[in-house]
Amino acid sequence: MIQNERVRTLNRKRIRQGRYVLYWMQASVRGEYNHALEYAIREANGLNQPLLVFFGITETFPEANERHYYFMLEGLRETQLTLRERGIQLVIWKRSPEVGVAELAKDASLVVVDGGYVRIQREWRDSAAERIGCSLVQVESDAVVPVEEASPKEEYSAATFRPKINRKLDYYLLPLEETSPQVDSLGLDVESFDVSDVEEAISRLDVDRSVPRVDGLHGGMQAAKRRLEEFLREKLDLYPELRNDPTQDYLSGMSPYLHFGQISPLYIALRVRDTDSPGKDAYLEELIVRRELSLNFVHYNDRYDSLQALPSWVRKTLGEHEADPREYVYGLADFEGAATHDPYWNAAQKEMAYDGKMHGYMRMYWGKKILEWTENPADALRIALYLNNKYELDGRDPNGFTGVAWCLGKHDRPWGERAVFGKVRYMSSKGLRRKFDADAYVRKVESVSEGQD
DNA sequence: ATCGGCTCGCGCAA
DNA sequence: TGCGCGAAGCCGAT
Repeated sequence: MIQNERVRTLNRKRIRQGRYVLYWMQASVRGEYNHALEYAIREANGLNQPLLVFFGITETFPEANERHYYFMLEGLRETQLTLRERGIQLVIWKRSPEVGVAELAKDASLVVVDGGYVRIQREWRDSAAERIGCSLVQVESDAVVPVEEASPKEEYSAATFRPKINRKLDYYLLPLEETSPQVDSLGLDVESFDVSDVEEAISRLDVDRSVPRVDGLHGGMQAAKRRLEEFLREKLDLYPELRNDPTQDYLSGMSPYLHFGQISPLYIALRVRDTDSPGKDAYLEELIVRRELSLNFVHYNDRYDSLQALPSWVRKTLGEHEADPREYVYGLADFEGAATHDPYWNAAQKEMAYDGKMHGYMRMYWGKKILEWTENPADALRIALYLNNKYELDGRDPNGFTGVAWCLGKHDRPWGERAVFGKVRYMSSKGLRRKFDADAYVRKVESVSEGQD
């Protein structure tokens, strides 16, 4: 089912007589469970034309490095093969996407695009909408509920957002049927950047090599599905009890795959819903309410990476405590080198640097302590976002921006006033020890990071 | 182990 | 206009 609300036009131009329909794959890099792809196939069939799919690689995506590119290329390679089996050609160009799509659109009847939420993706679509001479249609496949359908405005908290999005689930939690292309596009003669050997492909990209790929964690839908099935089979039942224990591995691990569009959130939601596990409500809360609240934040607040995005009570209270003496003050190098006085914080930083992901519970503690141990909240925000975006495989995701903002009070309520934090919620190492064996977490991270050094 | 207070603002009910 | 309640906590009292 492709609900009409998933589809909207981005310019006022017409469908014209071209040689093919073009699908600009921007955020949903997968050959299955992709509403934009299925919509484009149906349009192409209606025009009796082939469907060409385009993906543009830019070597200068802000804050991206080899770790991210490698994971992305693995997914891209698999997608190309999946599409080929469906008779669809995926063309990859080493060019900025909005330029590449405009070039290929010269011979297109219609261009379809999916869509990411962060600033640069939005700018690319705006730019492409002007450059392209035919109709440009966006189809939402990155959210279970399209952002503007879930809510018409920026939400104050999960509490205000939850009932709004939950009301829409019956309408949106429906499977997506596949359509077969009537006209094969494999014969179209278009050059493409070769990703069949990912190792070799990445060597031909001039990208930041300062952060290495994560050993043993591979991109692509097959890897995502294997991980998901293992989670459903072995972990979902205990998810409500163990998800906040970083010494355990009871999280789904879907966020890197979701970030790169390699698995559909709708597909995950349907797989989870169709179990009878006691953990399913807790998981769907995270996947839908919490994840899509982050899309709401980034979509409606274009200052999502700035202190301006925080509610007024937060800015007021942090301002009043800006001159408070800090017990510890660290700079970026101290944080990045995991060289604070706090073994728990250092372990969290190392986990992220080596594994490309930090346990969800530790992400909160990690961010709260950066706020506590920097000169001012502006420095804290800058440092937290820099490290998150550099080391997390799902860095630069709406979830990351929202998670860091939450540490500074976004989507939260005021709590007892104290130094530095003011009324923003505080977290302590004592709290960690109360909830789980924090020293066991440090040992766990050490054993992994020593193995990789 | 468990509870209440901390403190703001949204949104529903009246 | 009043009122209940909230994404992950902390802390002190019982």
